[in-house]
Amino acid sequence: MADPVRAIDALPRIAPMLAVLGEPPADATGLAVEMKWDGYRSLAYAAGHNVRLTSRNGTPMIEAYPEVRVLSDLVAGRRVILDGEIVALDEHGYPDFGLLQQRPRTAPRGIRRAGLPPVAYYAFDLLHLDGRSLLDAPYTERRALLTDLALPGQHAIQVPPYWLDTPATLLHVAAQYDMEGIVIKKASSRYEPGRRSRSWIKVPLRRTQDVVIGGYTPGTGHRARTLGALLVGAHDQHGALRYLGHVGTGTGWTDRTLTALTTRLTTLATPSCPFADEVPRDHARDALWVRPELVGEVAFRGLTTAGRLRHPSFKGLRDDLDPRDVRASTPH
DNA sequence: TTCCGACAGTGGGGTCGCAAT
DNA sequence: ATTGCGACCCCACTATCGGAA
Repeated sequence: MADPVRAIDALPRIAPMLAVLGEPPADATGLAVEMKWDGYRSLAYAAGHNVRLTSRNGTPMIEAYPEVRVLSDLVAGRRVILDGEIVALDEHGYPDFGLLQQRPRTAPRGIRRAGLPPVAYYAFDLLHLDGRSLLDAPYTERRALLTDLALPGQHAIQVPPYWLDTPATLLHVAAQYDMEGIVIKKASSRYEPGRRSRSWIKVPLRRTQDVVIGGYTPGTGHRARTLGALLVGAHDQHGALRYLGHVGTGTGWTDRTLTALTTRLTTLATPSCPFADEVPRDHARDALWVRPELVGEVAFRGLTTAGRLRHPSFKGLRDDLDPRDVRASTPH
């Protein structure tokens, strides 16, 4: 331990492998499936008494998530590089991204920890063990070595399971438990640092909702002549139009459809905000209001703690629907 | 020739921290 | 003291281009 170079600094720096977005393949042979965890992707380096945690871009994170330091005790002198996800769990043990966002990502002093939601590190891959790179080892071998490490035993470090099963089964379970989705991995594949590889396919679960368009913001750059984002909402049980947030991207959101949409919106211009509740000032500042007569469909990944659409994308107009019938889906 | 992967550029929610107001 | 802005984390998209297949 008295080396001029600490053992942890001798570990190679690795950029995380990324998954492509896609659907489960028709042929499910040779595939492994995992839950998709809703948190911050992070590589964990452990050697001696030192633990280093880095984000997708290599930003140090261990100061913000000191719970992960127990990893050095668990690896017991071995030198490892893990790939995994930092997640915050609710009282039922389910990952909750909203809770994770309540944790500051920079924590120069440890004073503020009291009352913050605890986090756990979910390790799902092993990239390096005691001087041996495992990047070229197949997925199933890396997972077997990860299991052999016998890390669990501390709540802050978990090794979630994987299944050699049809993706459809786990996708069904993920939907039942309102999880983010699943990741499908080729069982024989090597680890490709920094690459978005087809050996990993992420299948997110998304919901759709009909929304009323109540305004829009002007675009910038090559969208300066059209629009930036739509301000959308839906009626609550009392019939009031509730604000749900901005939508500024989506399938079919091309220059051509943007031009057509802008033309229709300008004919509906009105000076007053159509939403019943207070639209945040940041959103309302450069908004142009329209009469709430257009209905669109959005896909999104649940609601944030502030009640707004998370990762919204615009699917298109629904001219067949009456805006007065558009209701907010019941949150669960 | 066609297709894939990487990049840049647009847009979103949320947080933190710094500088201008 | 307030506000605006960029830099991070999480993203969903389109458009483009060069190289791989």
